[in-house]
This record gives sequence, C-alpha cells and structure tokens, in this order.
Amino acid sequence: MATSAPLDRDAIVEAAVDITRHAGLSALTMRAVGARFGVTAMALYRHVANREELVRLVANQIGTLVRPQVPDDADWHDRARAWAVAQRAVLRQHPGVAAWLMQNGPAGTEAYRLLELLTASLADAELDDATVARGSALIMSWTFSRISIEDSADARRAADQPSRAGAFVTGLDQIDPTEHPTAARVGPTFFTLGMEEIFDTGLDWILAGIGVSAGRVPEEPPSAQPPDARSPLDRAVERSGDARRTVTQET
Amino acid sequence: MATSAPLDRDAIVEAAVDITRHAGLSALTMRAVGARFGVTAMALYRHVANREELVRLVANQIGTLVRPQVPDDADWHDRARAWAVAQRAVLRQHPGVAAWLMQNGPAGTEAYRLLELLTASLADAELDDATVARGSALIMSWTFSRISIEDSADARRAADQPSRAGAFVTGLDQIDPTEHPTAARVGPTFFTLGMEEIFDTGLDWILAGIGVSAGRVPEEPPSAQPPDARSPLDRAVERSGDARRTVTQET
DNA sequence: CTGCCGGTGTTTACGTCGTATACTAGCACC
DNA sequence: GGTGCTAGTATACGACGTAAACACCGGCAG
Repeated sequence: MATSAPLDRDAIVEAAVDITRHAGLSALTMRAVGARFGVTAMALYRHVANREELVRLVANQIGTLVRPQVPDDADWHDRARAWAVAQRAVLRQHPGVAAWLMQNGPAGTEAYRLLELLTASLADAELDDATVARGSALIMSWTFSRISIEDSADARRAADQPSRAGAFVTGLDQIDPTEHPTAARVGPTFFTLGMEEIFDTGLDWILAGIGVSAGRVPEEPPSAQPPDARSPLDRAVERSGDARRTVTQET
Repeated sequence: MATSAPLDRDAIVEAAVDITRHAGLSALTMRAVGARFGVTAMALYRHVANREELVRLVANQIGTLVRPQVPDDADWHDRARAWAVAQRAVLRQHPGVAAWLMQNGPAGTEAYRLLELLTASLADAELDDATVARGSALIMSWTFSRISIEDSADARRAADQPSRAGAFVTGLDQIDPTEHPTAARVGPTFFTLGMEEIFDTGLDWILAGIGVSAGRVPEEPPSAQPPDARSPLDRAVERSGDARRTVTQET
C-alpha cells in the first residue's frame, strides 16, 4: 500500500476519493489516508487544513464524475431527470457523500456546474426564478435523501441482518394490523418495491408536482364542470398552492 | 445537576430527550446522560444495551410529541400536510433526530402510529397500496430531509458565520455569472426564501404530484386538443410516469 | 565549505467517544 | 452468617481529530 509518491494535495484527494469509493465517507480518516502513502496522519496537515476541508475537496472531486447525459433537444423534464439519475449513479458508489452533501450543501466549482445544469433545466420550463429555486431544492432534496437512505440500507445490510426494505421503514412486520390497519396493509408492499423504482417514481411525481402547481398562473377557470363529481385527487390537485397550517405542538 | 433519582430506564430516556432538546443529538453522549444522575457512563449499561438503543428509545419518545391535529373531515391533502408540519414542529426542537430518522428509518410503536396516520391519509385519496407506500416515502423523505437541512443550517449559524440561505446551497455569491448564468441568476432568490416557505411549497408540489401522476388510471384520453399548443409544463405533467433513464457513469 | 532556513514528515500527547472487563458495596434470603 | 444478586465504579482500550515540538534534508548566501 505504501506508495512512495511525493504526497501533494491532489494525490491526497485522489487517495481520499479512492478510500471513500471502497469503504464510504466514514472510513475516510486522516490516519487511513496517511497510511495510503506510508505516512502519519499529521503529515497531511501540511497540505490540507483539516478533515473538513479534505472532505469538501473529495465531494467536489466526486462531483466531477457526475455527467448527466441527455440529448440537447430534451425538454426540462428529461434533463432534470437525467441530472438526478446521474447524481445517483455516482454518489451510490461513494457511500456517505450524499448525506454529507445534504447536511453541508453543495459548494465548490463542480457543485456550481451541477447546480447550473439543474436550474437551467427548470428555467426552460417557463418558471419564474423563485419557482426554479424551490424546485431545485426539491429535486436535490429528494435525490440526496434517497441516495443516503440507500447508502445506510446498504451499510445495515453489510453489518447486521439485511433490512429488507428499499424504502424508509424497517420492521414493518411488527405492526399490529388491528391498531394500525393501513400501515400494516401497505407495509408489505414496501418490501416489494425496489430502491430504483422508488427513486424514479418519486422523481416523476416531483416533476409533475412542480409542473402543475408552479408556473400555473391562473388562466382558464374550471368553468363548466359538475361541482364535485371529481375524485378527492382532482380536488387536491387544483387546490394545491395555498399553505394552510394546522398543528399544535407541546414544549 | 446530580439528581438523586433511582436511575431506571425511563428516567434515562427522559434525561436523554432533555439533552437532545437543548443541545442536539450529537450532544447525547453516554457520559453526558450519566452526569445528569451524578453517575458514570458505564452505569447506564445496566439499563440500556448501548448508545444505539438509547437513541432509538429517544427517537421513539420524541415521536410521542408529534400529534398532527386536523379536523376529522379534512381531506387527505390536509391530513398529509398536517402530518409533515407536526413532524417539523417537534423535530426542529430536537436537532439531529430528523437526520437520524432518515438514516435509520422510523421504528418503534410511535413510529408505527405516525406511519399509520400518514398512510391512512394517502389511502383516503383512492390510491392503490403501492402508490400509498411510494407517496409516504416521498413525503417522509421531504419532511425529514428538509428538517435536517434546517438543523445543520442552525448548527452552522451557531458555530461559524451565518450561512444565509434557507435552502440547500451556500456560497452562491461566488458563482461566475458568465459561466453559470442560471445558477447565478436564481441564486440570490434562494436567500430571500424562508425555510418554512420552502418546506411548505415543496410539500404542496409533492402532494400535487402524487395527485396528478398516481391514481390517474388512464380514463379520458386527451382527445380533442390542438396537438402541441400547450406549454412544456403541461406536456411533462401528463407524460410523467414512464421512467426513462439516460446516464453514463465512469468508474 | 559552512551556516542557516524553510519546508516536510515524525513523535508525542491531549481530549473526546463508545464500551469491555473486573471489581465492590449494599441488600435480601436461606 | 454465609451466599448470591444487583447496581454502580474504576480502569482501560482503541478509535478519532489535531495541537505542539522536534528532526531531517535540500538549497543557497556568505
């Protein structure tokens, strides 16, 4: 392992990315990186301020690999989808980075490049800037959170007993069907859903949701229609956008 | 601080929740909990298997506080929204728990109660089980990920310089407007958006997206309409649901 | 050649974690 | 009075990030 390379900043980042790819961000310790060069952890501090900065550099470097590819004439929907899918393809190979990105926010040149790709996609959909901003946040949130959920499912699978769900919830077989009927009924279908499918359909719904609710400046009133022969679904769809708030909380 | 209480499991969890409320989940160390009782960290291991279990108990206990309140005749949209808002109200007061929930998945009696509330809301919308499951995952994902983003923005604000964005992205003022025009243009509007507003509108869009794209078993074909006088928005909306995939990735 | 100096890596050490292991002080019960 | 259980303690180990002091080593001015 002890490469006798001259140990500069780039080499350190490269080794750090390599560690992250194979063992996840949590395995990226200063001592581990040092060991790649046959060197103490402290040696790294000549080239890198601290672990925080190293992780930032790693995240940025990994961003380099994210290259959404989509025909140039694809519409905003396809481009936003390609963005998310490309992120997933790369970040899934570097466990923990998605979670880090979610907590620290993307920053750095590659992050800005990718942010440009996403916002430009949405801007093509004739949306105002605030909507583009919020829509980007929504898409990023879904992308990174799903990836980090998948990451930790993998980690659990590697260590413990395999958690059988591609979705959030584990241990759904313990739900009492008389007390929680819907959860108990829906629970098993969680298991049948693959991670990729959840990711994809969620993305579809998000893109659709941005579509219906956002750019829709009120033209064409519902006009001639039987007042409520519609499903609760449709009522909800057209009504979304007003933020009512009904909660109590105790200290 | 040294309460001379008899130190049983419930008391430990209560103290742990209290620590979490004031200082966040990262401050929940075995030694800190022990100190609350004037006792060594090791003493806790008589009552709790390890930190992992303690955190799980804490998360479950905090779940107790989440009580979405909404009139009984409210439709699924309102109930799902109330669920998310109630989660946020409680979890925001216990920094780090949302992130933990996202990584570990909700588990425990309270988690199942809350899962029942959410799934039951969606089930009211005449959705099939798979859609309910996916929709729940989507709503949970948004809720927990936004909360954990807000948590870490707070943490940064407490330690470093205030990061000025309610959204994901920080340091947007460094984006070169010639290289990344859309990101640079949209960037500033990130700052003007409040955290709560982002949370709310994202929720609206998600609910709308679930509405349009999901239960929609193909009835009423688009029939008589000028083929493409519609905006790209509308095209995307009706077309969502097919998962095309366009990515390349390098090793 | 000598002397110094700046950069690079080492050594040692501190404080923080979670927790394994071995112990002890109190108490109930036969 | 012994016996054994139970709750808490003491000590320690192996991670972690990193501060501080030091050692080596090459180049360059005198």
